[in-house]
Amino acid sequence: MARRGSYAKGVAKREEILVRALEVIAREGYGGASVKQLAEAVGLSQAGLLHYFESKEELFTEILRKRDELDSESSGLDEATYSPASATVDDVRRGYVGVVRHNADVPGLVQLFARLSVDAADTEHPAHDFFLARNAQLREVFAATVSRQQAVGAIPDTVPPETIARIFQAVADGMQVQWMLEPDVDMAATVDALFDLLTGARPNGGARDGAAS
Amino acid sequence: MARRGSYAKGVAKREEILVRALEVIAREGYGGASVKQLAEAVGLSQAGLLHYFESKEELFTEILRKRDELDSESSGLDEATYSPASATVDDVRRGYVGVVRHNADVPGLVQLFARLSVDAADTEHPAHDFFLARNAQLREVFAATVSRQQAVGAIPDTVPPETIARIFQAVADGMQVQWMLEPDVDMAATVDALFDLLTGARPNGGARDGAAS
DNA sequence: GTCTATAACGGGATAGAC
DNA sequence: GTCTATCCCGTTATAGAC
Repeated sequence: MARRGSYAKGVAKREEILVRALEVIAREGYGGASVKQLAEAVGLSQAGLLHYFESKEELFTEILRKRDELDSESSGLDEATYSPASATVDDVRRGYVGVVRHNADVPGLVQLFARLSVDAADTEHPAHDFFLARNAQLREVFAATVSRQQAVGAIPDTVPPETIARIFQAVADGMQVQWMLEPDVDMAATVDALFDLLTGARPNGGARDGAAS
Repeated sequence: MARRGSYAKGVAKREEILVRALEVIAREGYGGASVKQLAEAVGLSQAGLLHYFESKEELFTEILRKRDELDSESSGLDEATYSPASATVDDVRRGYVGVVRHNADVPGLVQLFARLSVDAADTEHPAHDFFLARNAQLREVFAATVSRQQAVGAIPDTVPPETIARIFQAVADGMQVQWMLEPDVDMAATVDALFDLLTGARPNGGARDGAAS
């Protein structure tokens, strides 16, 4: 892909910037930060940072994209290995709840995500297509497993898998908003409870979190 | 409450401004509008508008507050009459789904609401307490009905009513985000489907919306 | 490749005329 | 009570030195 050394170096630097930005935002939070603030936190001047990105909006979009990239690497699952046909409801539950629980450790990223989610409603926003694709992809794998589990009778089939996927996505997003407003709220436990409602039962021997409210 | 004529007039004008602002935003949308834009849409200069409000943030917070006020009036229910002890699951379902469906008619307000929801995570934001109180109150009446219906066996009691209320609030908020991104999504139908999951059955003879996805 | 400097802009808030 | 005018600030984006 990268044909010239200088170009490849630029790309590498770009990646490095994104990783650093992720660390900073996760650790120190994101309060509608300006490019300048982020630049300094990352060890560059404002102009130096924008040298690598078209605009502020594109910069922050790329940060979220990089987050996804790192998350899917660290969890050791890419699209090929994720959600095998043998996945049970409990497998999906563990994965989904785990992701949500992890989010509580990176408040700044959650805030950036939430902010960009609403800004990206504008079709012209650089993150618009990113969110469309990301959401669709997440719902897709989720719905696929739900569908198989419905066929097996582990989940009621009164609601189509795609709709169930939308509901879970909405709960994940919506709980983030509640949690930003009230940090004591247990996002993961609440999502876990939704699985209870879905299956009509507790997970097999799964340890329970504390109360959700 | 209002003791002097001039003061009462100021308050009246303030109300009038808020109502006008609501109409404009509901009709023409809200694209992160500036005070100036809103002022002109409302027939005042920027300074003239700010004469009635402490700041931009307070202004937009009051707009949402007024929205709630008008909505609860127009639906003819205040806290005293709402959610009587005799309310069935279907009553709550109809009300809740109706509210969500109504939101699809006022995209600008949904966007303003979503935007302020994330800004209000900051404890210093004027809307912070507003959202805390509003959310708590909505969940409270919802949870009360859920609790009664659990006692009657109409709803599984494996999940505490407060948690169920949080889930429904999260879905309502989260579906707004999905809908802003993809206006073809049917928010109301999806929430309706969640009621299906909750009750494990279709509403009694209730007409169904189209597919949720 | 990265910086300093600055342009170009728009925002919210305020002073003061009327 | 409402307007015009303006201030002052922070922002993003760009130009140009090094």
